[in-house]
Amino acid sequence: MTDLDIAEVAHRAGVPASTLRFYEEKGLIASTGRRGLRRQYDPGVLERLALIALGRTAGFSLDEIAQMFAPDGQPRIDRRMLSAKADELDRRIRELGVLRDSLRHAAACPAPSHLECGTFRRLIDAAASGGVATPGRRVPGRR
Amino acid sequence: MTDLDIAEVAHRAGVPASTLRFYEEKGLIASTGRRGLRRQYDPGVLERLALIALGRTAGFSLDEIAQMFAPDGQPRIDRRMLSAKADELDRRIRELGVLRDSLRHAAACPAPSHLECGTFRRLIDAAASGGVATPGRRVPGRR
DNA sequence: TCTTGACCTCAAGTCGACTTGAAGTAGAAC
DNA sequence: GTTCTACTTCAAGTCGACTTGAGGTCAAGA
Repeated sequence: MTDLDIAEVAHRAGVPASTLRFYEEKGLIASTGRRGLRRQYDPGVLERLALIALGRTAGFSLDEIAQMFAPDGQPRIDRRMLSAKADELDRRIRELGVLRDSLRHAAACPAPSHLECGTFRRLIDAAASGGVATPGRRVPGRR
Repeated sequence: MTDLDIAEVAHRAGVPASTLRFYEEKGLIASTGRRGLRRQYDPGVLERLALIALGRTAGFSLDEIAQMFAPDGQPRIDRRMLSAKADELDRRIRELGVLRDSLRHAAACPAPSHLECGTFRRLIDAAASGGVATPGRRVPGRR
């Protein structure tokens, strides 16, 4: 009865309706029915969308996220998977930290050319030898 | 004379030859000539490739990176752009930190269902309200 | 000299997450 | 009863960074 129609969900969740249809097609969310043509959603879908957004920013793909929902719709999140993701994030955070510091240095560095700056060169060398970049999956943007 | 052929560069830089051809087509690198059909490269290309890899992990697109090389091939990196990127990285690092901590909590949380865990719910709410996820550009993987 | 194998070009395909466009429809307002 | 508008479906397009495949060429080794 208190179902929300797709425009309302789109508005509240901050995603376009096309995304909701896409997610439904992928099995990530479900509509409760239609009013005329229009999809109706249980308000709980908002929480689910938040959970999806969360998973996305943690670096899970939509397919992985889909597997995190049990057939009954309840989230069933593998704690080991969460730990693994946390570790992955941790590594990524440290890499990015090094990179950020190096960028800051390069931005402030007085050397006429960056290639003449020792710090910058060390950074390049580190990058060349794989010391900096070994990121995992890409992480989404929010539009 | 000491030029490297494409296979050598590919091996040393750790990227497939197809990537080198692709980068050359994009104007990111240049070959010094051919021996028979095969591209030859100045050893300096390795440094340049490292610089490109560095830029990629910092979140620059290939097009942006291309613009960072002056026509003479010398890097001309805009210090303001570097600062801006550093700031962006900084924000992203903080977001990821929150996320990592939350994941760790969820992994250790004794609540039978994640939805019953206060911390997890707060995280979802934060995600729902945009408090967590506002990542910028995607960052590449290394293969 | 002949074969082999690694390179060459160019076009097309891939991947993930959506978006866009065309053509159709139902409910609501007039 | 007609029109308007926001939805509907389905197929196809987009974006970035490459990869893959087909068909061709050339230098070096046997």
